[in-house]
Amino acid sequence: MHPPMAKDPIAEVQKNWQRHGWVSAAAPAATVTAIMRTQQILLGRAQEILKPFDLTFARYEVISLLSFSREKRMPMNKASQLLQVHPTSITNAVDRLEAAGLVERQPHDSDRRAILLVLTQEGKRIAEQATEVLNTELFEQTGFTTEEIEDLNRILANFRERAGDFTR
Amino acid sequence: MHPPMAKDPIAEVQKNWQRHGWVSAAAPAATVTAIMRTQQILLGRAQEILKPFDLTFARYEVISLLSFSREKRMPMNKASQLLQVHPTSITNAVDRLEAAGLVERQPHDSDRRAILLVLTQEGKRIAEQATEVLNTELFEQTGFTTEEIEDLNRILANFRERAGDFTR
DNA sequence: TACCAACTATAGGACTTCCAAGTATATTCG
DNA sequence: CGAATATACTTGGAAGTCCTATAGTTGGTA
Repeated sequence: MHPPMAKDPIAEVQKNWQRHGWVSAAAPAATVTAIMRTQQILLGRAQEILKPFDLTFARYEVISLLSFSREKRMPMNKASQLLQVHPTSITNAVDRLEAAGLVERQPHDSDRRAILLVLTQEGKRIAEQATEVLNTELFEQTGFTTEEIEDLNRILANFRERAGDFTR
Repeated sequence: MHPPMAKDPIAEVQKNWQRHGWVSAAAPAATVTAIMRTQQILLGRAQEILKPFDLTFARYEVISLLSFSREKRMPMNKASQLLQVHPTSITNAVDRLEAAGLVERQPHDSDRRAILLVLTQEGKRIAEQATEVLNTELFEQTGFTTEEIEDLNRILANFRERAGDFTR
């Protein structure tokens, strides 16, 4: 979108913060900005890779989740919890996945409020293919070293736990 | 949005990946997911804090950038580059900031294609207040340790450099 | 048993992001 | 100099996120 800049803009922001005397906030402010930017870059790469499958990352996450589940099916509220997004985001994604024939909505046996998401054959195929390509073109080439990945996974898991994502 | 879960859902995904034999992709896949989730949590906190100012984080970034600039003004394309977002995102944010009276569009002296963003007095006040609150309520309480912040800043700066954000 | 609180999914709305296309202005170069 | 190319911004559209409110179900309890 933009060519590389001469200086790291986030480092510049950190200097600004320090120059204004907000010493203790400067470094974490840079961290927050860097996390947001990193997410943007990774998401962009994923979307690019998924484009040939007519998938977005949000929709990929849904069919990937289903394809990993034992029964290839799952209630919507469980998908919402596992993917940690708002229930309406699942509704939105499923509307499109259903239109594309990758997923079906089926009634739940015992709870008439709930809806079961079921992966179609086509959905299973696409999920497996997309996972394959994401593995080789994104996850195996993130640009992080093995050590960095370990550090990130440890640090971010602690953060998410403290933020109330899960208990241990 | 959701109560804490019994297990870390991202760690579960990592196990799934390994169970399917994608050993080398498992850990980085967890990293990517963790970064996205962390961004979501931090963004949510920021939006919550900014709500009383009638600001979103995207709009805060624009007025914060202006308020740190020497002249309290800047061409739109420069703001787009520094914030590393698509030009249309700046247009969108500025439309709303202008409607709220925090920013004005002014013609550029020498380039009639360009538009100067100028912070109003009110915009300057709001930017300073919002920064103050974000500092105390978000950046000084991220939940990261000092060491984790150093690690993250180093690791993510390397990543962003390799991704072409800037050169050194 | 009858009621009420909690839960499941959806509709509608606000906001953000990106992309593609279009307009106007600058710049470069034959 | 004038044509071609590049740059700056806007418009319209697709998609995602979250929120609030609502309809239907469920399940505990008075």
